[in-house]
Amino acid sequence: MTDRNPPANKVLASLPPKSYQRLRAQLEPVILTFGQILYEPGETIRQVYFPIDCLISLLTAVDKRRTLEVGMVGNEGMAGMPVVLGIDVSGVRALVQGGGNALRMSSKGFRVAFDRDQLLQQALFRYTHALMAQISQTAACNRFHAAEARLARWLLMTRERVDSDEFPLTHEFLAHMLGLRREGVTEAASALKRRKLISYSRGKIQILDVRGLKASTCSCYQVVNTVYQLAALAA
Amino acid sequence: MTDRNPPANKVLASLPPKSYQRLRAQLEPVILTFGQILYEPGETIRQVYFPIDCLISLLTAVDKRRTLEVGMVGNEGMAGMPVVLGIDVSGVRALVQGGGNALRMSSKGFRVAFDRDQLLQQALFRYTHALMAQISQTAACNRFHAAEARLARWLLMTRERVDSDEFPLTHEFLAHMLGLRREGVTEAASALKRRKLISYSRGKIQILDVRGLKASTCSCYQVVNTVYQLAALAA
DNA sequence: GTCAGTACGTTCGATGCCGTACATACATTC
DNA sequence: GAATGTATGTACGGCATCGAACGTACTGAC
Repeated sequence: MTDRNPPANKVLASLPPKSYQRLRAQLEPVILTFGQILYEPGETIRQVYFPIDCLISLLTAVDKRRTLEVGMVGNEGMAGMPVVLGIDVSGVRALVQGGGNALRMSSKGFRVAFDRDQLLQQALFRYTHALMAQISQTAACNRFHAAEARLARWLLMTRERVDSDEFPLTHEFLAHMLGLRREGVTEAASALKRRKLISYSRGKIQILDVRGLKASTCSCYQVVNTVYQLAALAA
Repeated sequence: MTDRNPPANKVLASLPPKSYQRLRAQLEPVILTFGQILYEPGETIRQVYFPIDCLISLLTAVDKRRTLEVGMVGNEGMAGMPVVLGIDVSGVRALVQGGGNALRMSSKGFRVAFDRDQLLQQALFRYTHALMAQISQTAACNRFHAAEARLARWLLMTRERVDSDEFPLTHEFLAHMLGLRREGVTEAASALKRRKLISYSRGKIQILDVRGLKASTCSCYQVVNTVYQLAALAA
């Protein structure tokens, strides 16, 4: 990726050239690896991340065993939102759910650039709103909808963000995202597999039938999609 | 309430006098009544509200019948957060859950004052972060914890915000907040009643034993409380 | 080629909540 | 004070998910 290319992160891409130029010098390309934890609740946020082809999960834990993904950050957004709001402590765990490239920047440097640039502020406040809407909708979804529909939604959302039909994921890992037991994921996943919507084996999941998956999911998938379309951050 | 008294809304109270003075002229005292809907998803936000002794619920619906409260706004906050983020459309339904006084201001007037005043921005961004943390934690809570614990949490949170041990609420209404059936609320509530933690009759609920309720709830109650304490917006 | 580790499959009883239906009791209106 | 509406109580079968236990199968290390 040369500097001449538009950045593959949609927040950065939405910036006018001048705004982006000011950030560029401080943006450091990094490779995030699966399982990496960027923030823990209560921890200081020293860096913010703009995903390019990686995927970051925002998790809330209620105890040592049970966690739930409350938000998903791909190349449509940024990880480290509290910094945008002038807070330097994370409220959630941020876990690299799909490895890949991102652009990283120190929180301090980001704050300086952010305070100076109204268009950057606008872009990120817009994203903050979309993220809040996403969190709210998935909260309701996780309360009301069955495991299978939620799994389908999650796979579709992930697919759009990593821009690939195949990604490495174990049932165990999915259980932590969806707030289920591992066995519950196995049941839901094998139901989707039986209907030839997905296939998987030992930690690799492949999406076979996007339309079929969309038919199996709940309306929450489309609601969240619309939110990002309105924020002009959709695929 | 005279103008000389400090405003009973904690966001406004946290402002330095100068910042508050600039808003004061445009803040109009209003009485919000139970059941009033301030915003619907997709609707333009024409006014923002600073609760004084009323309580506003932020709801997400998955269909016509089922809704879930994702956030609660009392005198520690403001309703109409998207305006803070430069968005004029609501993502959630905002419902007056406890009638009472609030200060109201037009979104336009608020934006003008907001853009000019960095301290006002700081205060509201801080609140935005706290609200996001609240939403995330209750999302996990609603997924994992039993109805009775969630009801106890909800009653305690409401109590703090309306600053009273008694408030008007039907089981039917609570069901929409907690994402349960009305009968499910009746069961959970009668269990708490049996243990003499609350009493209720025909739409009036009274909290009898705060400590007992705290013992019956999950850790999520304390987690959310801490969030607001850190944001310096706690009781 | 054996072994240990990891990922997935399956079962089974328990449980919490759902959907539905109906009963009771207080409150308001006339 | 009869009638109607609203709030709460109760009951029951059904279902999704849980917790726990155990089985199977693929994989990589030695």
